[in-house]
Order: sequence, then C-alpha cells, then structure tokens
Amino acid sequence: MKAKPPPDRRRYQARARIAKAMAHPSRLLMLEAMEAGERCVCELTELVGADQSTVSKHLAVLKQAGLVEDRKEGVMVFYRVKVCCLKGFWDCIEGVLAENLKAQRAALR
Amino acid sequence: MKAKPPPDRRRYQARARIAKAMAHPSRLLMLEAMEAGERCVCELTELVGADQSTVSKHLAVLKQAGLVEDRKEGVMVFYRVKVCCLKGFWDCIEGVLAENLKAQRAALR
DNA sequence: AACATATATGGCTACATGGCCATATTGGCA
DNA sequence: TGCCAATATGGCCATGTAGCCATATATGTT
Repeated sequence: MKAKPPPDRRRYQARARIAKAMAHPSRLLMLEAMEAGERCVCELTELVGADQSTVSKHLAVLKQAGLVEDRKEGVMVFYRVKVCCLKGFWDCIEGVLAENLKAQRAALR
Repeated sequence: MKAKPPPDRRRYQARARIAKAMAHPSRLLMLEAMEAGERCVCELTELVGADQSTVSKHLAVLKQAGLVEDRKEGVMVFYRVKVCCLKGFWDCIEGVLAENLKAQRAALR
C-alpha cells in the first residue's frame, strides 16, 4: 500500500493538450465564430486576417485536440465546434475576473 | 458604417492568457490540488516532483493570469484557486470526449 | 548575530510555437 | 486534358516556454 497515490499524469497531459489548443487568440476567435455555425477555411482566414496557411495550421491544432471537426464539400472544408463547454467556461471566467476587478477597485478607498 | 465590425482582439488575447496559464500538466495538477484547499509551495513541489524553482515559476504564471492568489504565513506561502470555473469545465470536456470516443467505437461496427 | 528553511529570481540551454512564403494536393469547370 | 480556386504541407526563422542550477531574499530560531 502507498501513502500517496501518484497523480494520474495522463489525465493532466490530456487536459493540457486541450488548454494548449485554446491558448491562442486567433484560435479562440475562430472557435467563437464556429459556435454560431460551421465556417469554411476561407471565411475564417478573412476573419483572423492571417495567411491562409497559418489559419489552416491553427485549424489542424484544434482538430487534433478534438475541439472541432471538419466536413468537406467540394473544394471547400467546413469546420465546426465539437464541444459545448467553451461558452459556459469563458462566461464564467470573465464574470469572475470582472468581479475581482470590481472588488479590487472598491478596496482602494 | 462598417459591413463587418472587426473582432474585439483584446478579449481574445485576454482569454488566451488564461488558456496559456492552464496549458501545462503540472499547473493543472496544482490547480486541482488547490481546489481542495490552499497549499504551500512545498506541498505542491512534492506533488509535481519538479525542482522547487520550477514550481515557483509555474505558480507565478497562474498568479499572473489571475487564476490563483497567495497568502504569506511566516516563511511559507499558501496558494489557492481564485476562480470556480475549472472543475465544471474539465468535467464537461472529459464528458464530451468520452462520448465521442464511445460513438467512434460504435461506428466501427 | 549566525544559521536554517521556504520561496523567488536570474541565467542558461533545449525545445516548441507561430508566422510567412513557396509548393503540393484536391476538386470543379472549360 | 488543362486551368483555377480552396486547402494542406514543408521549410525556414524569430520568439516563447520549461527545465535545472545557482543564488538572492525573507522569516523564524538559537
């Protein structure tokens, strides 16, 4: 028997993969756009204003992480979000951070 | 008037800062440990099994992102989680990914 | 004061990431 | 078949990140 079971490192690696995929402004922007409905690469490219190859690589990152999936239609590829957890999370985070800011300001008096 | 209002890039940069802070297995492990109650650096150092200076830097990243706060007590410093959004998020993500896996396997028949 | 302990910081190295350009690939159309 | 448009991939460079060691800082103890 062990005094301390070692932490399940695989789980945290898996989570880190998700978090890393989210850890870029352009990818977050694209995720939010895709939450309103699927988007082709060309739309997303225009949206973020980077090179098409850059956007393609960002999408590959999101897909690899399992956050989005794609659908080919002729020459175009449409991506859409595969998880429903994002909006709730960001709403929560932004709510909390706004609270903290307010409390911080109030404490200055 | 504009046809397309440009996306609010600051918001996505702010979100990316949060996601980046979460984007490391050791930091996620520490966050989860701290959710059960505050922890001193020494405990967290033992938990992740890395150099103390490494852990200290990880904690600085989390603090900088606003995810944790610290409290000094004598020589020791205790860190604790400052946002409540994490557990719900990871539960959601892990649930969805497990679902996807199940569906994937079922589709193989 | 001298010392020991807990934590933070600076320095360095190795590796990962993001960007663009050029190019390959795939599908539609003349 | 040949060409154009949409997307993906490879190459390269600049920058960022994570790790350890050494050391600084701060606090409690003798």
